[in-house]
Amino acid sequence: MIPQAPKGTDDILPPASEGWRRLLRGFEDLAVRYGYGFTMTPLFEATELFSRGVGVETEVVEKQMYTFEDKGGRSITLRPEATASVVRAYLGSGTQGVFKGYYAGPMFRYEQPQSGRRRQFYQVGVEYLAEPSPDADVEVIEVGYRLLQQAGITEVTVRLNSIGDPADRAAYREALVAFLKDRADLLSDEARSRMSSNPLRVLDSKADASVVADAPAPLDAICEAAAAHFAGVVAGLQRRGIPYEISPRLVRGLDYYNRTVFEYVSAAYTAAQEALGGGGRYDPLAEMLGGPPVAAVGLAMGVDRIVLAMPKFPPGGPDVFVAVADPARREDAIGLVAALRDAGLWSEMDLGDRSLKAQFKVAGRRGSRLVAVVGDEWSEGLVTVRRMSDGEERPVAIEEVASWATNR
RNA sequence: GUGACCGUAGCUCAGGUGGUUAGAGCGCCAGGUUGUGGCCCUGGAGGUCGGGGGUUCGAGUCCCCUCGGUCACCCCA
Repeated sequence: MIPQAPKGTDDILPPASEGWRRLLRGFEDLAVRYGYGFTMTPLFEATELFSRGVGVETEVVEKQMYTFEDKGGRSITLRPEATASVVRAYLGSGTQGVFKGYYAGPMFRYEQPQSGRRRQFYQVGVEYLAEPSPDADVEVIEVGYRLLQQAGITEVTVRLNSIGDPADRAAYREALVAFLKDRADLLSDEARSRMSSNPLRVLDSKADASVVADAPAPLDAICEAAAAHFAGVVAGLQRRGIPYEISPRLVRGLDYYNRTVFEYVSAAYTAAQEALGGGGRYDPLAEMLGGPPVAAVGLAMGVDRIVLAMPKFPPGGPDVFVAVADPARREDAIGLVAALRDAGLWSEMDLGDRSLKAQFKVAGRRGSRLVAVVGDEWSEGLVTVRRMSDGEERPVAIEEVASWATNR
């Protein structure tokens, strides 16, 4: 039997990979224009980074990590997300002050695969470090919004909430636990067990939605400073014309968040895993990792989901397909293809020994715009060029094929 | 981790109650056209019926296990 790709992983091949290519390219251009620098961190990290940074009580750390021991006896984990790594790298690099970085790459989470949820999945994201201004939150949210726009995804809205500062969360947590305790018999088993470990998570549980509907909201319990920050974010989004809706029940599954949390949804994408991206402010993270306090805000976009939601792109084709009419001219044809490529054109030929007819079939299937036939007329310095859309043909001087093709 | 459905050629699928050499369409390759695609015609290649075990004289078809897929829960990008 041929080995299969591991469960929950995907091979991304052409022509389907075209959407991925465009999205990744578009993201790089976008991030660079907003001033974020290319950032790469390891795909695997010491397990401790995630247990401390992401939080031991979170689902991600509790049961979704790919963790193994390496040959040196170290506990290693394939990264389930990139933010902790970027902050670790920042703290360890001696970098001072503001840092803006973007990243793109695969993440790993041991989960049951379904639509929009894979064991290896791709994220692109930005992190804006050492900038406490709510305008940094706004800029980060804007980057994600623009990415979705330029990917052709319509009806995008930003769901927005504030979960306050750590002290607010502690107080709120008590109030929420009290509320949940009164209704414990109505809750699902998971919700009950989560009451002690991570009660905020009960808020966005689908099974407990009706019970939680009139629970106190984090937004009502935040301190003055956090409320002012939130107001600043809202005002900024309005100024930037980014559509948002305040979602009092929105919380994030990772422990490091404070204040602003957000996610992107689109009416054009309606799988159960509906968030196309998400993020928030995570001022506590640097200290959780043992560093000095560093204000921070960032986002991660789910590339797999975005590609699912994107319009499909018709595959492109070669500008000039070179066909060999006389096998003795094969080397000349190879030379012509190389010359066309040097001239910046997409040029191909069939390297097998197929008949001219078969070569035309291949050319047609590949979506070639023009086919240049290398045959007897080569000795007169000519090739026959056929326009595939209407079949019109004409002789063209060999050295003029490139310029001729560029203008047609 | 839980549940439902599913797994036959490269792709989409047929294969009543188990019974001779497992089929179709599309795709692929070649030819019909001695230098030409998209339409048409002819021919061809291609399958350990996801894998393993069991029941049976006989299993693609029944049973068990396993791997994988899809969707949902959970959770998240």
